[in-house]
Amino acid sequence: MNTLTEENYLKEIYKIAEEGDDYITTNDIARKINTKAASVTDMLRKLSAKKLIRYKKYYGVALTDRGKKIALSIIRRHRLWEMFLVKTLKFKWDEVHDVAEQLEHIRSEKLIQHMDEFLSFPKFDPHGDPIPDVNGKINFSKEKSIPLSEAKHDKNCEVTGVADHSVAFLQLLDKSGIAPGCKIKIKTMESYDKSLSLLLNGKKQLHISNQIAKNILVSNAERRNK
Amino acid sequence: MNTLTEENYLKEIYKIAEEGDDYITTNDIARKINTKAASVTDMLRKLSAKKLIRYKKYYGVALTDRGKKIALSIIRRHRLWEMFLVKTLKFKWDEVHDVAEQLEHIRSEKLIQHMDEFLSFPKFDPHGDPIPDVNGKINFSKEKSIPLSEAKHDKNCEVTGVADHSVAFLQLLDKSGIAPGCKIKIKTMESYDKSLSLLLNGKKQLHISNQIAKNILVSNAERRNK
DNA sequence: TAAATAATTTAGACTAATCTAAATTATTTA
DNA sequence: TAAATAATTTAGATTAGTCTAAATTATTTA
Repeated sequence: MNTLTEENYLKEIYKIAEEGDDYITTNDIARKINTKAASVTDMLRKLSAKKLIRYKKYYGVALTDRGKKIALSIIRRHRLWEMFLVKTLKFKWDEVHDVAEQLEHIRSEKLIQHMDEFLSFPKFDPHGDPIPDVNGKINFSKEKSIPLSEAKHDKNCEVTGVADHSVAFLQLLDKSGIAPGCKIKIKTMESYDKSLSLLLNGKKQLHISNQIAKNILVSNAERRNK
Repeated sequence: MNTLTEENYLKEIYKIAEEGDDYITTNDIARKINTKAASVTDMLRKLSAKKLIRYKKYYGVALTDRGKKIALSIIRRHRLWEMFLVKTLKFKWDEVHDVAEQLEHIRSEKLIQHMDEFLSFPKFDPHGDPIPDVNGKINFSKEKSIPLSEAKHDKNCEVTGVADHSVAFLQLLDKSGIAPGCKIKIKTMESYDKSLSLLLNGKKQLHISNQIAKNILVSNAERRNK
């Protein structure tokens, strides 16, 4: 059985690894966990002793299969709770993170199983991120999604998720009416700043900056030629 | 802000006080929290410094108003979660305690507010215990309930709750089909061991020991003459 | 490639919560 | 009411997680 803190470390290590880095540094983790490098080192030695990570001093860290499985089960719990908060308790998608961060550590297999069933086995959370199954497998990924900033013009595409999960960004999208499931068609692009004029769900006119477009992920969209 | 452990102490002190003891001893608490008396003493000094309890060495302990308010908010959270687990996630009433024990410490006003609303503001939890309102007030108590063992014969009464919350007892009731809301009529009492023959919901014949009857609480029942 | 800088680890300390064993206080009982 | 017993508190230690400051290792740059 792992402590709440150990669970958080495993989860964050997984998430950093997911961003592409093949070896993960002490400082990366310290930044994510919001703690000091020295504390991270201590925890890495502990997780290593438990064989949940492979750790080489001064070099870096990677999850073992056991560690990865635990990380995925925490992410599963987190994303199911987010889904519950948004769908059942009518939270807005920018309000769920901190609560889900607490709820993900509740220990009860049955709770998560029943929750999954109650929510009709959702495949994605409110931000469009895939929910791992009971075995920790991610069956539907955002792989085929691309940033809206790179999508072809004059062709409808569907919002599948976001690349930035910050409250500020989510609130902005919420205000504009953009959420996973929405249909977007790019009308024009201002070549000077790469900002986009859009049609949202076939009716609403919108203009968004390139920075925003880069953080909206869409599918059913061909990549525009460079 | 109080730690999870502090919350548990406050909650247990409240529950012991509720059982009628006007002053609460270190050993009472140690038994409830499942810890050693020395640890309790440490915590009492801490809670006293925070003015959440009144504590006199070698004498005993009582909650202050602030302490009581916190205890009641934890009990509110616990009972709302139990309700959610039973009503929404289809847990049996003997399965909810341990999970609710964890969930009660999740910090989010909004979560509890929305949960309360989602459950249509229940007044009682699945065991028939009253759920304190947002202000920590208990509006409907089990005051008028009496043990089934003391109820008048040949007169329908309604199960309002239980006096024993142990898993064993709840499972036994579940097996017999007894739950809050059931109608019970006492047919006969075996004078030798005070066991009772009952009619459950007007149809099912049952025979239960005095020990069981003492732990089933019922209302709309006159007390039998001694 | 050697010096400067950055990243990481170690050493030692702190807090919260717990424990055991010893000391103290309260209560019971003979 | 004095001795015996029970309850409680104190003293001192332990564990998990964290921290700062110093030492060590890696990387960059001149």
